[in-house]
Amino acid sequence: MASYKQIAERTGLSFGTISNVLNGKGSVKEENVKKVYEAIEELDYRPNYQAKALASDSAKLLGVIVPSINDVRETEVFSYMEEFARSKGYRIMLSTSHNSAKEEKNQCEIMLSSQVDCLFIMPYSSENKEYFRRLSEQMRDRIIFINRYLEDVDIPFTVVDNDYAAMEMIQYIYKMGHRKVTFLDLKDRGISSVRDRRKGIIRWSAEMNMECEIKEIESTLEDEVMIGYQYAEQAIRNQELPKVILARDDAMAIGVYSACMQYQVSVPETVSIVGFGKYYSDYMTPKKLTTFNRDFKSLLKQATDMFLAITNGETEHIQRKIFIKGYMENGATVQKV
Amino acid sequence: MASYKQIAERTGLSFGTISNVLNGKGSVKEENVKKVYEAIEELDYRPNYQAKALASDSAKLLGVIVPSINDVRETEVFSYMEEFARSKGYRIMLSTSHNSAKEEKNQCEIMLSSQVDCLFIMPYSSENKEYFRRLSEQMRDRIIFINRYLEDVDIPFTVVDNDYAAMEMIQYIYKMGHRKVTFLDLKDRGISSVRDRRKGIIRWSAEMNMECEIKEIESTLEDEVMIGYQYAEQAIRNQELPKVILARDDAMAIGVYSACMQYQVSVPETVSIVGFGKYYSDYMTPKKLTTFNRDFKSLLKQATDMFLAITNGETEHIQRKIFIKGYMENGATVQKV
DNA sequence: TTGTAGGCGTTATCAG
DNA sequence: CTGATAACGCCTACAA
Repeated sequence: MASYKQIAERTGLSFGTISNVLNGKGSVKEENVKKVYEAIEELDYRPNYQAKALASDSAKLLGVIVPSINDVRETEVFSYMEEFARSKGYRIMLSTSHNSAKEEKNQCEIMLSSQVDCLFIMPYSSENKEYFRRLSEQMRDRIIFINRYLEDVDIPFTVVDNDYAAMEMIQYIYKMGHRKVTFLDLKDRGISSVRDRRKGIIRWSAEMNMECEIKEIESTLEDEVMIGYQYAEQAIRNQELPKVILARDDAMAIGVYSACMQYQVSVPETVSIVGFGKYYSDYMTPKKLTTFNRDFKSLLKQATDMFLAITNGETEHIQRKIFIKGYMENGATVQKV
Repeated sequence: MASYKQIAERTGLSFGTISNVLNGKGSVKEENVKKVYEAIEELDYRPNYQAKALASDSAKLLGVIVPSINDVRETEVFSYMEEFARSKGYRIMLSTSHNSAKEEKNQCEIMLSSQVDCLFIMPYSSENKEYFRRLSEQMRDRIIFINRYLEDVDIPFTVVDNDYAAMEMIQYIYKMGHRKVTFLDLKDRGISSVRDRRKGIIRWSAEMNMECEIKEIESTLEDEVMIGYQYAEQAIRNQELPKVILARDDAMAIGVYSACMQYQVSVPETVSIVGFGKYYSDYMTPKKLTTFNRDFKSLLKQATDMFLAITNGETEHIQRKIFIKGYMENGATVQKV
């Protein structure tokens, strides 16, 4: 691997000059600039980012940790982050916490040891609360929570405004003429986002004088589509399928929808289904899912904007807790009565 | 940030000893080991991987470049690589070439400058053939092509055996009683994989005495689901929908299927659809797509195995060109006649 | 078992 | 405009 050393030998120039050429700093004689570029070409020189990171203050590295990448949802995070990184000259290190609190901690440590400029993380559970609290003191504002947050931990975050979402959903259902909803959830893992949504659903349906039933599914499956499918299959067999289902997730909603198709239960005539999020739903056939679009893109943008602001030293008046409002996306899976 | 320096100051030990403790090398007095760990704890010390990489020979870093992450397919690559990296103590840098040859080159350079131990890349087009040929000389066996390869470029690869796949598919169609197929393709971008498959389809249908029609779609759309949908919509309106469609891709197949659902064209009675790959198809409702499962997992495993072999210095008898055989996956979208 | 010193590829500072 | 030199944090002989 060629380095400044061989460039220096070849051109007779010093490290300082070479560095200036390569980084477009200071001013260098035209002739020497040329010499350096020639040497680079012939030596197949390539900068060493590790060394650069060590010598300067920033590694130009962003860390991203998500709970898993087994399904479609998280790709949006990468996709967005990747785009952002490219546009700002950062590189991306990626890992997942594999739905495990221990692994989450491991991966955080690895990211920090990698000297990331900022770590964007979708926390998995509240088990690492103490750990994150400690981190927040050590590296103030070098970590940003995405989509989920931990209560009493002073790490900036951007999350969906779940109370608002719940309100929108309930009001939508109400307007469609329904007076009872069933919220389909999984057993709680202590993370805020779904819990907040559920709270909101309960609160707002009370507010609107609607009956609200919570169904907590316990399942060993990972895939929420399958979980939804199995639940619905069971419910259809037992003839206890609710009239209006709000799934915690659009994956789960699609599972429910699939089962209905399979067993010839007509949607929305027999059962209305509302999802949350808009990932799988584009591929759902033949009907479009009625779902709440949480506007994830804008959530991500807020996160990177926050990072930018912090980088620019605007540490003072930075909004550290951001709640994103989304909007109902009209599909064809809710019946007007 | 705490470093060896502060640990040394605190413990009165030297760099060498600290290094030995932290890396479990040499032998260090029990008492001093303890001292070091205490210091680490109190100083919130964390190793600096950049420095480590610089001082040692390996960065313990793997690079992954895929053409895009806008859809489901590529997540499998990450997911697998991530798992592999974790198990072997590597980190992962991820980026996409954004379906652009220029960007592909950029990202490669960035990866190499990041001192990745190995770069796994799904080449986008053949435009960078010259570039890769040059790279192959500079960094022999530090690059591995995944899923696609470039002819006349001496970079090891693992790809799907498309000729075999074509044979399997054609034979399947034949056994189902059909004597004519239509292969749905996009305008060629010069990359090997689909082209090989198409060649195979042509070759094997000739071999089996079947009629074979190639439909080359030209579209500005990115999303193959939509491309397939639009094609089928058009074909349905013009009443020229083929009897048996082999889509280049399962995304496209799903698009076609969606359109059929939308316009009440019965599958497989009116049209049989075969996909390639098995990504979206799990979420397809209500029918499962009949598709060729290319066994992508095993393809990825072969790639990482290759890397491992190279790392272990088994440079001699390494299989550098690997073709993976997949298998037909029975769904419900092909009619038996 | 421990300490010393040179080196990895850069950047940055400060003379010249 | 250019050169010398000290960092950056860690590893690795080699010497003690």
